[in-house]
Amino acid sequence: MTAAAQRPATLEDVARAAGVSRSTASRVIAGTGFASPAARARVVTAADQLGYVPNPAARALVRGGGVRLVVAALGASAAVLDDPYVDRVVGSAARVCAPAGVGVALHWLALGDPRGLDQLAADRSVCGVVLVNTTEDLLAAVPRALHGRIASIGIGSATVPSFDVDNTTGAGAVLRHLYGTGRRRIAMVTGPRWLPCAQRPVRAYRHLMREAGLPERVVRGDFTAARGREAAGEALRRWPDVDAIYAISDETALGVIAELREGGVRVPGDVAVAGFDDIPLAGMTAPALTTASHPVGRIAAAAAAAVLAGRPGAPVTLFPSDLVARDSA
Amino acid sequence: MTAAAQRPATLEDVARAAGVSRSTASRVIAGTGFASPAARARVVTAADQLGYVPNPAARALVRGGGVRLVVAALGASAAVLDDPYVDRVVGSAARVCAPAGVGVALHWLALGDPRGLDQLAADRSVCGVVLVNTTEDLLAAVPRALHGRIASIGIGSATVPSFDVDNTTGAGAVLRHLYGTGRRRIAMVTGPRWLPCAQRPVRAYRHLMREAGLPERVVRGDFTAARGREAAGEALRRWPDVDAIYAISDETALGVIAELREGGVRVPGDVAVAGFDDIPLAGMTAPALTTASHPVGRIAAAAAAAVLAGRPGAPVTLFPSDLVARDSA
DNA sequence: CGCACACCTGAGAGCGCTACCACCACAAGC
DNA sequence: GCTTGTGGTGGTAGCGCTCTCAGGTGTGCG
Repeated sequence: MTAAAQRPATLEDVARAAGVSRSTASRVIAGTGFASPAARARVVTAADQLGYVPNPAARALVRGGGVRLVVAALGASAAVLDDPYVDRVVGSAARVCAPAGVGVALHWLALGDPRGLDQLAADRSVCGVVLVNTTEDLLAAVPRALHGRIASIGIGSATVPSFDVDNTTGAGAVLRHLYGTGRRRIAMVTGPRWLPCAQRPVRAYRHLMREAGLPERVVRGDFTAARGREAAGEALRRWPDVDAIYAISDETALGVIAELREGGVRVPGDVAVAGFDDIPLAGMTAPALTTASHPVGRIAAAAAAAVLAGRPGAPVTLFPSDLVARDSA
Repeated sequence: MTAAAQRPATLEDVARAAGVSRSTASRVIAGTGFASPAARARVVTAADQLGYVPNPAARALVRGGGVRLVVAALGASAAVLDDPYVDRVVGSAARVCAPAGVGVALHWLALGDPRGLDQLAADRSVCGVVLVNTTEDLLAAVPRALHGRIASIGIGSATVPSFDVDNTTGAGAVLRHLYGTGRRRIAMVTGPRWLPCAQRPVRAYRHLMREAGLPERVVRGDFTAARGREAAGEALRRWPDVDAIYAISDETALGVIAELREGGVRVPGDVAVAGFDDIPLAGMTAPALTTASHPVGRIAAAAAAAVLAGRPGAPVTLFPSDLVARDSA
């Protein structure tokens, strides 16, 4: 009958309708403790008829658990809040949290403000925190009260488990592909300096270049396409003989390509360009972008699930990144 | 001193520390009712010292308000949950809700299941609902209990306020641009048939074509780039003389361009292509995409804010869409 | 002086739920 | 018979907060 009750039904209503006590009804609904098959059936049908939905707020109040999982994004300015990457993390977290009756909130952590996490730790409605754009400073400022219910997308620490793409091997695969197709003067457009997880591919790049005896050529970027354009110009000016550019993100790579082609440089004829992320559009551009996959959604979901479960799990969980060779390199 | 208390402070703790009753402390914290300046000051400093943060769950329990705003996305399959558009809506809603201590949850509504909204209505932890991908069926199934705390991104009804981009004028601007640059055989790649808000630009297209005495050429799409490719092939087969393709989304447009160029068709030389949304990458592709802006974030934020405020507001709020003329058309 | 009318305060109920504990059956074992 | 379970049940105490209500104080006015 799904009575769309004017005033939502409470557990009390269900218990009365089923002819049992509130305790028994609670046990059946929560699936904890004993209940005879007969009682169970009566409670279930009563709940169904009344359209009963438990109130997570009340449940959280007594159980002590929170009702919100906070995605805490660090950033130099509120601009991070417009970041589509952050949106994807929030969306993925929301998918994971919804079945548990847990909502997701987005919280901006100013770059130099260690008190932000204290506030989150003191908020009893917060069941856990997922850190985005994590820095060492931030990890050091994680209050003890958050241990066991915090995870980081990016770098982690002894107390904060880390979930990230394996961009060391991802970068390796891309760079080896570049090398394998004859490129020898490979430049890299990096992410912002303050973001540690953006340093990993840079380290991989430097390591591989050194190993292969190739020159290291680094231009600072920031994940955006606009910065990619500028970086491409800069790279061309500083190293006119560059024959490949590896960008930290697909957006950046697309910016690089746009700038290159506008300057009459052929891609991949003169300069090969590779990105990272494998965004849906990567296969649709001209030339189709060579890149490596970055399962943002799965990473965020795993981090959220770990926080929700309350068990720290492995200190570091790396998600594989696969080379997607298309036309741009 | 921001004591990062092991066990978060409660209002009781604050009251004791300030030497007042729980009632007075509550009044000061909630900013409601009378309180002498002296008492107020003592409570405020005590709360500060203890790092007190009110518990939204407890507050919601007694006040009757919810702790979650639900973004309810309708879709033919769970695939909608991977939709980056939905992610953006969730992210924007999260930004708006966070200051109020409200979390955001994502809820998938199966296409033929009217009970989904009943469940949401009965859930006391839900303070409001933002509908995405709204259909007439869905609007008809909105339970009375949700009136006043539900909004729709897309089409609305007498009881459900609507927030959307003004894609009638957006489409108009794009089509007029196409016409103004000499195109006369303009095809359109639409969105899925079951999505009413995707019909608006189609209606605008048909209206304008009829008005200008031009043939109506419609191919069904679904917002994705992959479908854009197929649609382009189909359009070319059915109308070899087509000289412009207007796509429902930038992604689709990019798919169209990819297919066209692969088939040796020059863009915009032979066929002009225009999209809709003005995604960040639109200016970076080759050729740079002509499109119209679509302020998804602002729309979602407005819808969430309206729901949060609890006042229905204007029945329809349209956000302007501006033509962004680049190279593809 | 008494009374109204501010302003301010604390006791206490209760939001919906779970957890603990006491209790009741009935079965099996000494 | 008395224990000792084992499965099932209801009573009841809160979780942290808000809000009503009954009381305080102090002023101004008849």
